[in-house]
Amino acid sequence: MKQLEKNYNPQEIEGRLYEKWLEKKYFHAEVDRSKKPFTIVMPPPNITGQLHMGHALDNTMQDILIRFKRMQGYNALWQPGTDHASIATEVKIIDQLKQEGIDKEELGREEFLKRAWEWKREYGGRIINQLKKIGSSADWDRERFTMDEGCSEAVEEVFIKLYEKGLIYKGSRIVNWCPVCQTSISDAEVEHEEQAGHFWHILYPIADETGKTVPGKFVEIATTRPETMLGDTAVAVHPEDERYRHLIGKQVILPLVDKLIPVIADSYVDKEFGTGVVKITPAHDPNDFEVGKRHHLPEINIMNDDATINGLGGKYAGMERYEARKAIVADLDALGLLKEVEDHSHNVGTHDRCGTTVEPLIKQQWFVRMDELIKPAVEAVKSGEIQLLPERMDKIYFNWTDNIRDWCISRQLWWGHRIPAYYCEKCGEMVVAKSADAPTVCPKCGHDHMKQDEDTLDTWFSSALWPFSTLGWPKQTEELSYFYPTDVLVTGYDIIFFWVIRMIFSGYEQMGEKPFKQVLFHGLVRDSQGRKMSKSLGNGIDPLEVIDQYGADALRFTLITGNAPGNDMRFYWERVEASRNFANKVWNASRFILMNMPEEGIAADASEHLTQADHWILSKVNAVVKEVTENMERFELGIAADKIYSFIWEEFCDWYIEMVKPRLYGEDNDTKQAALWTLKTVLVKALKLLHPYMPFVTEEIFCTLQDEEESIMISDWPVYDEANVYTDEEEAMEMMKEAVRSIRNVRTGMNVPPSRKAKVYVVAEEEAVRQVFDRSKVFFATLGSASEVIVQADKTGIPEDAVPAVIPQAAIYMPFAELVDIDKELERLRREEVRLEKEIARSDGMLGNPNFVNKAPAEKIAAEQAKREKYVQMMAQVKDQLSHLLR
RNA sequence: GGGAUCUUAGCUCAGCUGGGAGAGCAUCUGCCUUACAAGCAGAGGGUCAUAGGUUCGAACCCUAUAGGUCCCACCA
Repeated sequence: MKQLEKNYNPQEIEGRLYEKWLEKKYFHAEVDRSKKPFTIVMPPPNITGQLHMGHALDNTMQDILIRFKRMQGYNALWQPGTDHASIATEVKIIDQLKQEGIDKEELGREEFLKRAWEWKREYGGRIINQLKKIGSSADWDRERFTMDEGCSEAVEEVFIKLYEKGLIYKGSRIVNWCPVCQTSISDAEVEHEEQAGHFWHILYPIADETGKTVPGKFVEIATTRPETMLGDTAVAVHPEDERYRHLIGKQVILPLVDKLIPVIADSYVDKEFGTGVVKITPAHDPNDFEVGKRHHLPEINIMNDDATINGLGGKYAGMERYEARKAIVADLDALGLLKEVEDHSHNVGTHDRCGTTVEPLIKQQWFVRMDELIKPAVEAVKSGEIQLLPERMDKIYFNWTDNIRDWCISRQLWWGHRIPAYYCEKCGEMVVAKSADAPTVCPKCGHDHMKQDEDTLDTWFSSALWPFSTLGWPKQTEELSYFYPTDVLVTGYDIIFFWVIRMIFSGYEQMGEKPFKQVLFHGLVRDSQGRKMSKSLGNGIDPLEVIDQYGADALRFTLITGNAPGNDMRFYWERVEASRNFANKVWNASRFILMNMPEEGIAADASEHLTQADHWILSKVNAVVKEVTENMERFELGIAADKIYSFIWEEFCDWYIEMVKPRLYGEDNDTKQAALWTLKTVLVKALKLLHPYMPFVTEEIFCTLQDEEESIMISDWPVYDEANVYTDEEEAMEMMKEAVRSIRNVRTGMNVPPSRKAKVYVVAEEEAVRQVFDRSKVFFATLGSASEVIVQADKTGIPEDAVPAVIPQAAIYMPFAELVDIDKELERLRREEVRLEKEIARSDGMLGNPNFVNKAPAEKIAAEQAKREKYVQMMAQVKDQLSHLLR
């Protein structure tokens, strides 16, 4: 018989077992039509990424599900890969170049991309290796990359299809511009943050018909961004605002610029807010842009791409935007046109990646038209075709889809999928085509210089295709038809807009079918104070460090327990320690069982000699199998884990193993065999249930325990079996546990050390109860620190001074009154008396309430009556004992 | 401005469709009982945020209030 090491040492076993799994190709799934598929696509981590707690949680959940389904007999595919992460990577490369004193533009696009690919080769696999550390059983043979050949082909295919359907268009629109990253970004990438600012009240002089100022006549405008006035092309009031009605159609003079601009009426203006007059800057504000379109106003872009004022800004040209703001305010003040400066806090859009305040700018960009595309995605969630879990995510989802705007997909970056549009350098004709069919000659004018669009696509454009591009689309592969749609997507709620929604509409548009059936959202892992883990705060905890110290199993278990689905959780080292202790417990319990296994092994079937304790634990584990399976099927991973934990630790270790020890050490081989058989049977089931959560310890133990099976991860998931339901034995053992507890209670109450054994008398009128005690004598004495157990129908022969313990079915006496503190025992009994009185009163209250008796379900009433009866019985015993002691 | 979510033991959190408040950690008391001191056996500790309502019965459902967290949003 192989044995386990004395000490549980996760560091030693984890690497070794993972290697074995890889070698045996257990993670690999092939199309096999005889089996049902179960598929999860892994959210592709960025190649720039380092494993953080979010990844650890995300991947642990997926691994649990995939291991569970694999054991259930599904053909389980966990499809992994990485994301090229355009901005993040590009920034990294630029930094790297900077350190070498190289400028990106000077280096040129081609060389830059070479560097990026090099970088990818060098570091792109790092996070994958880290994912392996936590035990992820993804099919690494199928690892993909958003910019690999197939995924790139998918991107072009989708782009062209959408373009041809008119769903992708190029247009001059106001976009969110990041002046630091020098690229446009989508709405989803803008984070709004409340900032303290000012409201500058500026006076715009009113002009008469000849365009001259009228002395003393002004309109007062309140703005938070005075610098944009350089690009004002109108002033707007509400059409029904009596105060300003007379101004509509007139002109005002734009200060500093000295230009006449019209006063227009537009219901966009809120009469109540500010002064009721709004300056309109179509080129630098999305609302003003709309107003400008309605009124055919000119759009004057006054900024360069780095947010400095451009040549149209007159004397302010070249100034950085905030510098210009200061100068403009000062100049207005000098002219007497600054009426007031008010404190004002408002929301500013910032780039989620770098925190820079976003500058709305008009740019030629590519957009995906969303209004039609989004429809099936909305319908899918509405009808339940796709289920979001927890359910409340629906609202967040609909909030976004209901207010959806066209998706700006072009980025002024080099690292990414280049937009497959080509322009004739002579006539400007545009051709959209796959790179394989890139036009060399202009179809319109025949000129032979065609230039590809400089922009690349939003990173999320390729991730949106991930569920099918990874399975081979646009090729109609076997994989695609077999594994698609995937089953469940596991991801954080923070990327619902970026990713989840986009995968859903892309799935319907390209595949005509949903990309997954369910989406399981999890929350964020925060630090122990509830703060987001972040680099800048330095409060991040490295999962790899946790694994080094406590093992991957402990980390996994920690991340999955003590938290409701979709909620954020706090990370505590204490909890990891507790999880490690659990792994250690499992280890030691298994070690104990192995130590007792005879060299020649045990009988294959010991059912003939099973005791009621054996039946009890078999019945228990059977029930746990049922519950855990059900919980896991509902994705209640934390609840399932709790159940496995308490079953193993409390029922199996603290009770069953202790019950069985006398038999293991005894002479009777039959009962010993039965005990060993039960121990092994129950342990194996429990290990299987635990395996998805703690893959490493369970595997190590499983392989040691039974040489014939090669891995627990490909063993069969335990199945609930009616034949293993032993209701009577369960009841009997519950009674025995209560009896043991009551004895222990009395003993600790009287400070009796466990080493001091005492005789135990059990008095029960019922024959059946006596039989249970008789049959349980083997362990009852051990657990109750008894020197001898005597079961009888009455109190004959029990010493006068025996101390009683109480359970509903029997009275228990221990004759060692001379050793104990009678006062303490009296006190305990009186407390018990009070407690029982309360319970009986509570029952009487309920049962005496005609409303309850008439309206509550019959079973509830019966249950209540049974409880009352039990308490009354116990009360009688307590009273009896009290009078006995007091005599 | 709209919405979500939370408020339960000293701490962190569970508590599924409403039927007697749970876990882990921490605390206290005993135990080195030959699997485990990373352990064993016990104990204490909660007007389930507040106020109403529905119900025979509410931590759970409804309404309001207070506080916290988060998301969304074109009041310049």
